Order: sequence, then C-alpha cells, then structure tokens
Amino acid sequence: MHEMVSTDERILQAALRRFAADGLAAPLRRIAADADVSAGLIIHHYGSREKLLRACDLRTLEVTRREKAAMLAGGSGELLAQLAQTEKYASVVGYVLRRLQAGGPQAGQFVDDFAADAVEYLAEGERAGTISPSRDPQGRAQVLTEMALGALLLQLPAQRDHLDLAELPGWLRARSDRIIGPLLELYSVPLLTDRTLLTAYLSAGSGAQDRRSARRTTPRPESVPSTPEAPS
Amino acid sequence: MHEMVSTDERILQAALRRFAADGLAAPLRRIAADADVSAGLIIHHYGSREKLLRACDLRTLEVTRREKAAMLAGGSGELLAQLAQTEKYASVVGYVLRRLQAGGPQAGQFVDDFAADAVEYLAEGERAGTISPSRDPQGRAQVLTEMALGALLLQLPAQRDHLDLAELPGWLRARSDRIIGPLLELYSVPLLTDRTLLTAYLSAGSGAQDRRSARRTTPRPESVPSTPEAPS
DNA sequence: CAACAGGCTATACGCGTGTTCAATCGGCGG
DNA sequence: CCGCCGATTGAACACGCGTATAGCCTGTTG
Repeated sequence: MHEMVSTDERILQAALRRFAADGLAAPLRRIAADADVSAGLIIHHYGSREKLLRACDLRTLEVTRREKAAMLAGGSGELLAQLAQTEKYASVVGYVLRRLQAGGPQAGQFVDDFAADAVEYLAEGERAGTISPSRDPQGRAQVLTEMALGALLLQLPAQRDHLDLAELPGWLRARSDRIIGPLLELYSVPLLTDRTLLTAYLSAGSGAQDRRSARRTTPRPESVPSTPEAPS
Repeated sequence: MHEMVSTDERILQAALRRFAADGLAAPLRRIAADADVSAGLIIHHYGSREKLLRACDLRTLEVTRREKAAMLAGGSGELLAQLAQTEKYASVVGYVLRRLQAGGPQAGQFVDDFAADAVEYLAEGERAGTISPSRDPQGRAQVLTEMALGALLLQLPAQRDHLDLAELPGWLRARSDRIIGPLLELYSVPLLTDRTLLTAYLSAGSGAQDRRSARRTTPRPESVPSTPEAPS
C-alpha cells in the first residue's frame, strides 16, 4: 500500500541508515543484509562501494538543501536539530555527522553548504535587529558554523561508536537543553570584558576582507591568558 | 651520542607519528616499517594493537597534562597551537586530533581534560578582569572547549586525509590568523543584540547548576531566527 | 514453446589485516 | 664453554573486506 520502492532506493536507504549508525566504514555485506539483498547486487546497481557513498552524499546534500530552503522560507532556525526531530530524517542527519567525522573534501562541502545558509540566517537576524552586524559576515558565519558543527560532532560519538538513530532526535534535544544556558550567556554578554583586543587587532591593519595582511603583525599580547581560541 | 632509545620507545614514537599522520586505522606493518622492526615485534612488546593504542593514549595524556601544567604556571594561553609550535610535539598534537576524530570514550576523556584546564584558564582571566564572570563556569568552559576543539577538528582534514606533521605547526598558525578576526569580534561584541532571550531563559527557572529543570519550559520564541546553536 | 534478458544469488578470488609460531641471533651467568 | 633467555624475524594462519564471475530463476517476447 504505502510502499513499493525500487530495489535501488531500498539499498540506498539501507546504506544511509547503516552508514549513519556504524560509520562510513560499515561493510558492504552488512548493508546488503539490511536491504535483504546480496552484496553483489549493490555492486551491480552502483558499480562500486565508492559510487554508493557518492550516491549517499548526493542524496543527503539534496535533502538537506531542500529542507534548509523550506526552513529558510519558514523563517525558523535550528537546522540539524530541527531536522532530526522528524524521525524520517534521522538517517540523513546521522549520515551528515558521519561524513563530517570521516573528513575529506566531501566534509568540506557539507560545512561550506551549512556556512552559506548560516550567512543568510544571520543576515536575516541582522535585518530583524536581533543579531548584531558584523564587519565580516562571511567569516563570522563560517566560524559559527564550524564551532556548532564541530562541537556537535565532538561529543556525539562520545557515548559509543554505534549511533542509535531512534535515539538521535531525543539525544539532540537533550543536548540542546544541556548547553543552551552557557551558549545564551556566551552570546549575550561579551566573553572579553573590553574591546581593547579587538580594536588593537583591527588597528593593526587587517581589514575584514583583507586576509593577506593578517600575518604576524599582531604582537600577540602576553598579559591575557586564554584567548578563547585557546581551550584548544 | 644524543640518542640511544630503547626499542619500545622507538616503536611508540613511530606509532604516535604514524597514527597522527594517517589516522588511528594505520596498519601495524606500516608502523613497524617506520620503526625498522618487524610487525611481530610490536605485538611481542605491546601485546596487541589495542594495547599499543592504549599506550599512545597514555603517553599523549601524560605529555599534554605536563605541558599544560607548565603553561598554566607560565600564565600563557593557547594550548594546542602553542604546543604544536614546538616541532617536537607535533606528533602528540596530531594524535590528539586523530583520537578526537575517531571518537569513542577515549575522545571524551581528552575533551574533559582540556575542559578542566579551560576552567582554570577562564577563572584566571576572570580574576585578572579580562574575562567576564559566568554563572556556570564549568558549563561555559565545556562549551568553549568543545567548540574550539570541534571547529579545529572539523576543518583539519578538509585538505586531505594524510596529515603532514611537518606542516602542522604552520597550518595551525595560519588557521589561527585566519579566524582570529571573527573570533575576536564574536567574543567582544555580543552576537545577540539584547539579553531578553537570556533573561527569559534564566527566569524560566533553570539555575545554572540545576539541569534537570531545563526541559521544555522555555516557550521557544518564534520571532528570533537562528539561535546561534542553529548554524548547525 | 523456445529463446532471451535482466534482477539476483552464491561462490570464489585477491588482498590486506592482526596475530601466532617456530626458528635464529646475541649476550650473559654458571 | 655451555646453556639459557629475551629480543627479533620471516613465514604462515585466519579472517573480513570489496569485487568479479558464473549461474539461476522469472517474466517477456517472437
């Protein structure tokens, strides 16, 4: 009644789920078992393992882009978390995280994709007056995106290496509740008590767009412990 | 003259370098070749591959702790970056990143370790008057650490999956220069233009320490796009 | 009805892995 | 000098992987 999907699609969805659950190194045979087919059939349909991964990337990119566009139109933020609320999308969310974890050029594309959308979100907030303007919106969005995604990725598999897709939405929401306090504080009251560092850096001749001049000009003041970059 | 290290140590250092360069999935035989020994000898000395990884974890934890303590005494911030400046420690820095990338419980321990030190750094800055006080220092340090480490990890292997340890220090410094602008701005001028969100959240009954009451009480205002958590 | 085509499976090959084992080497105490 | 014992090695084992191949089973077509 509700589902008579083609075998290709069934394989792709099984791959998406299994990759998300066990990581991108999940064996082909396991995916085959999940999709109730033989391992050879996957090769027959997708050519090779890498091609299958490519297909997963494509599908994921497509879904996230579509869904992000819908959310942008709706005007509400919170991407991955909100996306994962819909249980239907848990696998693609998990796949994104696994892809980020695996690294490589593909991960960069995902990040850039999210960063590009973050630019729009922040600009929208800026127009609405809730987000302070920046002298480098692109850079700010990039940094914010990398921090948000990175932090999420970092404490995601801290529990185990197996990701339970059924628990993922609840886990994301719980995590959101857990960190929203410090996060709100961090973004409401400046971490640094005065702007001397910022003004010093800005007057040192590196405009926002001008990245080439940002080399060793800043004398890197000694008195300040722990530039927030520093916990790393 | 300057070096007559035991074979165990030579193996461990080779493992550290190779794991850092190629990831924790690097084959034992490759490490053996680097250390000019046979693969069997590694097993003979360390028992198994996992034990070798355990030894690497231990060594890394020990070195970072010692060096972090020294830096804390010295009063200067910037941990991993500064550590990596000394070419000698490039391998342990790389190993930390690889361990974080691999995830698992061990990664959590590293993060917690760094977060614990971040608490001290921030407290020191707070006493010096350069860092604003927080109502949840532990939570703030945790979030800052996860963001810093996560962002670093996220765009680290974006170039390739092979990490060139010789280029790592330069790469870290370049990255630092690249993002210091938006970062300084982000931590000097509040991202959110007013504190209504924060006060609303705080008045919703969730004290800093009291995490259990932080469930779905906040009505999650509709007007604000992109809670900074949101770029993810 | 016969032949064909294609989705699909079972099996096998080649490779790389961690680990084991027997054998060899080398120094050191009895 | 003998004998032992740990360090060290190369070959072999067992296993899991991705992939190639040959065949089966079913529906369709001439």
